[in-house]
Amino acid sequence: MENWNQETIENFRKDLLAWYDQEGRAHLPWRENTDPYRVLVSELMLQQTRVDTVITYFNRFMTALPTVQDLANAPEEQVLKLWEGLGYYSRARNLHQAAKVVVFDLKGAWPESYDDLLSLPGVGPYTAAAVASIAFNQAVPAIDGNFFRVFSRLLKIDDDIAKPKTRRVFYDAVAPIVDPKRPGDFNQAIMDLGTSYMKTNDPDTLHSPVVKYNAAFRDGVEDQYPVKSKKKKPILQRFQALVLYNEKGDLLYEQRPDSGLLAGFWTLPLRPIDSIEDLQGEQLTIKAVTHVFSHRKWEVWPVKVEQVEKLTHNQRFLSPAEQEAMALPKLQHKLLKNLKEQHDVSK
DNA sequence: AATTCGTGGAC
DNA sequence: TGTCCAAGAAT
Repeated sequence: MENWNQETIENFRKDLLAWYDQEGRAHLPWRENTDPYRVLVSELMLQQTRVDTVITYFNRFMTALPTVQDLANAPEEQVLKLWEGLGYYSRARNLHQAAKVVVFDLKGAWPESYDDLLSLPGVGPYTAAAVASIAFNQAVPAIDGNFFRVFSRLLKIDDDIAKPKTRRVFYDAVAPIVDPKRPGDFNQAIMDLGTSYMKTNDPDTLHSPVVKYNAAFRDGVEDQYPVKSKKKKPILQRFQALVLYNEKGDLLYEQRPDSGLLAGFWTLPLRPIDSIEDLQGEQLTIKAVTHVFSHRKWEVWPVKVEQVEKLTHNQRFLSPAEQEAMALPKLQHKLLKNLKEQHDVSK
């Protein structure tokens, strides 16, 4: 691992921020100002999610709920509807809870330190540092995937970035490098660098504004960084999805448990099966509806049924208007599309 | 510490 | 089609 002296650190800050001021992504909507609410919303949305995907969601969210008071007073259904399709829905519920803490518990007084921000729901080490540095000018490194990638190459840090304890190694190495005068810009400059010249695949390190500080590039081993162990591939699970309309043409839905995958969302009733042989009812499609989550791959077979037992407390018939008004997970949208196509074919 | 939590894009 | 990934947090 490289160890920079004070002069190198100061030169690095200067070169990095000069580039950021010229070529940074100043146009990103959440960089319009440093209102902590805007920063928090953007950071929660950006967790494990691409910038291009977030932009539309962010603008729509801020138009609907422009202040932390608006969010704190909003019904959860509205928050989830605004989040629909973005995934990792606990982020939306945590953001909602965080807004309630700020508005109702803290009377609108934002926590400004890293440690205090860390206590908000949905705010972990990265997000706390991002908000503290961007909105409150605290000099802490916001260690995300970009940060790991950029500094693993610059400093030749060999620790596996998939391991939790590696965060401390990077923190210790880079905390002295963060610019105390412009910590928020420093962190955001690292992100911009990590998605441009120092991106994951096919980087253009030679033309990077900080190429002369890049030890891995200097030694011709850039492709070895960052060190990252691989994750396991999704496990296949099969289900049959019960399709039942009532006399009004409303469709039977079932609410999922309040914890686990797609917690609390409404979908067609899903029943696990071992194989297609186990389908009970009229098979509606030749091909299954498949959906891949981060750790599960679902194969879902829609099956028309004549009735169900007496409706359980978590089952309801929903009209098209009701379905449209509520937040539905991507899987359910795929199932609806599939049903519509079957209907159109049979006509 | 290792798993669990969505989705869409790139290759 | 499969694989990996992209501004992580909670458990």
